[in-house]
Amino acid sequence: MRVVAGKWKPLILYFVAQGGPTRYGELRRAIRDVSDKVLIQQLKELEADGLVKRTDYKEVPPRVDYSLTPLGHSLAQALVPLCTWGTEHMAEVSQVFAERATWNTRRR
Amino acid sequence: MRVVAGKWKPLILYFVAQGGPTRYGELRRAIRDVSDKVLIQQLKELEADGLVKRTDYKEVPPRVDYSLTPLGHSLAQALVPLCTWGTEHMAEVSQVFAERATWNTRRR
DNA sequence: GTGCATACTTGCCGATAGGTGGGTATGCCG
DNA sequence: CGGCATACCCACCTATCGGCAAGTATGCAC
Repeated sequence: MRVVAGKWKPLILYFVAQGGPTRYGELRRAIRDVSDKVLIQQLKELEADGLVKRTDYKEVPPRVDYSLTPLGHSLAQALVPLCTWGTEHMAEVSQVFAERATWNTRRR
Repeated sequence: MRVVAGKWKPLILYFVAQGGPTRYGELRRAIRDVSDKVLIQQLKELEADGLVKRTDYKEVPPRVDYSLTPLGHSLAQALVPLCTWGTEHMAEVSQVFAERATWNTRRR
């Protein structure tokens, strides 16, 4: 739980798992709502936790890409059922969220 | 992710899944580090999300128990692989955490 | 010289998550 | 009468999380 704690980490894992080694800029574009700071920060955490590997090609302009370590792959696997669950029950869950949202806006 | 977002929710799900209908006090004792406020709050959220069912026996002294809904059960199932992953890779992961902890305490 | 692209870094700031310490109602037990 | 047990509720406080804006180093193209 701690390891996937972070608003965008599951998404990062997902994209890197899908696309193989992924450049920083690709991630930025893929996950449009994330800010630079947070994306980098979460990448560093994932790296520190041994889930992704950062490869710096030492070129100019800078080129860096991120890939999954074996550990990262296994985590991605373990997340699949949860992702499936989310997709399957999207309807029921998002309905509840919608209700809660209207309730909140009416209340505040 | 949103639905399991909460420091203790996976644990709650786990205990309720294991033990069937569980009284509030049992949970409190099972998850010793949680505070009343947060436990109740997370239970209410799980209930609002349709994952657990609250049964109030209207007795005095109060008796209430919590059980999983079908949706809750399916979520619990989807969490199993993740839990397994955690158990299997506990060693590698907690080692990283340990290192980070000493690093932090030395730095601050 | 000016601008552009890349992959970051830094400072500030508001929202929120979770913890603490109190309080509630009810009935039984001594 | 005082104390205990249960399942909560409330006010307050702090740490952290994540977003925004601006800045950095380097080389190339114009």
